Amino acid sequence: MEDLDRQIVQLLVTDGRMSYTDLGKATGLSTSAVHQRVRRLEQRGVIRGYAAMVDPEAVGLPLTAFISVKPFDPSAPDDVPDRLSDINEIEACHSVAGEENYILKVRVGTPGELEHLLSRIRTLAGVSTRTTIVLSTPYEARPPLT
Amino acid sequence: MEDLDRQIVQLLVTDGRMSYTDLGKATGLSTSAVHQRVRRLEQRGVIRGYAAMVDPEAVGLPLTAFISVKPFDPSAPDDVPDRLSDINEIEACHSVAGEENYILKVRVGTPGELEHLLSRIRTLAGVSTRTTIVLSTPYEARPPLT
DNA sequence: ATCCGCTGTGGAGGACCTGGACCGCCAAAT
DNA sequence: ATTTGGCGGTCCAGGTCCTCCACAGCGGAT
Repeated sequence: MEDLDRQIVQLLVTDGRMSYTDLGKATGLSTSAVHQRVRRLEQRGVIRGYAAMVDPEAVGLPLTAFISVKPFDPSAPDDVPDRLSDINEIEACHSVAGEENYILKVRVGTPGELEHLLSRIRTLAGVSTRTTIVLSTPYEARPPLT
Repeated sequence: MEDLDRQIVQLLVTDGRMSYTDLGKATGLSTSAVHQRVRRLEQRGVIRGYAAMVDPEAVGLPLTAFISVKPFDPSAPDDVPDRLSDINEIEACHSVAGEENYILKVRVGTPGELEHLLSRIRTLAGVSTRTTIVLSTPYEARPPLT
């Protein structure tokens, strides 16, 4: 029962364009049954959406970095994510425990763009930054095999 | 020309299940033309695949962490990614510049699982670890608006 | 000028989607 | 024990979409 949903999610994480017919064959259900299960998974928020996975280098973003962020004034209200949400170079923003408050994952084309991005982040959010350059990415975005 | 490809990629990153017919309408091309452009993007490696985006909490992985990794013996051959590639809890592995050699992004269900995962990583790869717990994730996996 | 490769169009058959009608099961209430 | 209702499934049909193929326009090279 719940196992069927996990199976469907697993299949769609691996191939987000699989047809409902094929999902049905793979799970032993009819097309319609799979379809409504997927719809329920979507509106329950288990499946948030579908996306093509793109090679960042191929679209002109060969430089990846992690930026750890710490507010200048720890007593100020903390709205860093809001302040930075318009910056498209930021792929992810995690609030973390530890020395710094947030870890950002960013993608840019050149070191110059990174420099400019850092200054934008510092002034926009009122934070100091610590940047870790990614040299290569052996693997990334692997499916969470449940 | 190249602009068309960027447009198609953008659309598919936002909605990985969009039909070729709709892609055609959005780009002003015929279905067939879009189709073969997408095929070329796929086999050129620009589009690596398609995936459903899943809420990690909804599939029983509410705990995310970054693990920075540094080999005990810096002179030993460095095959950390290979040694760790079988561990499904590791979602991503980045080689980085700086104090540590790699940053891993992991997802587990409970602190106990994280503890166990850390010891597995240490013994399997011969590394010391520094773990940063993610408290919350304001956003993640945003499309790289090119 | 002709050829040739590339890219796009149009069409047709088949696969796929999508909604509705219907059925079986289980549980709770009568 | 029977009824009732909700849930989750199958089956079916119409319309849409995919997918391949033949062909057209268009540069560039011979």
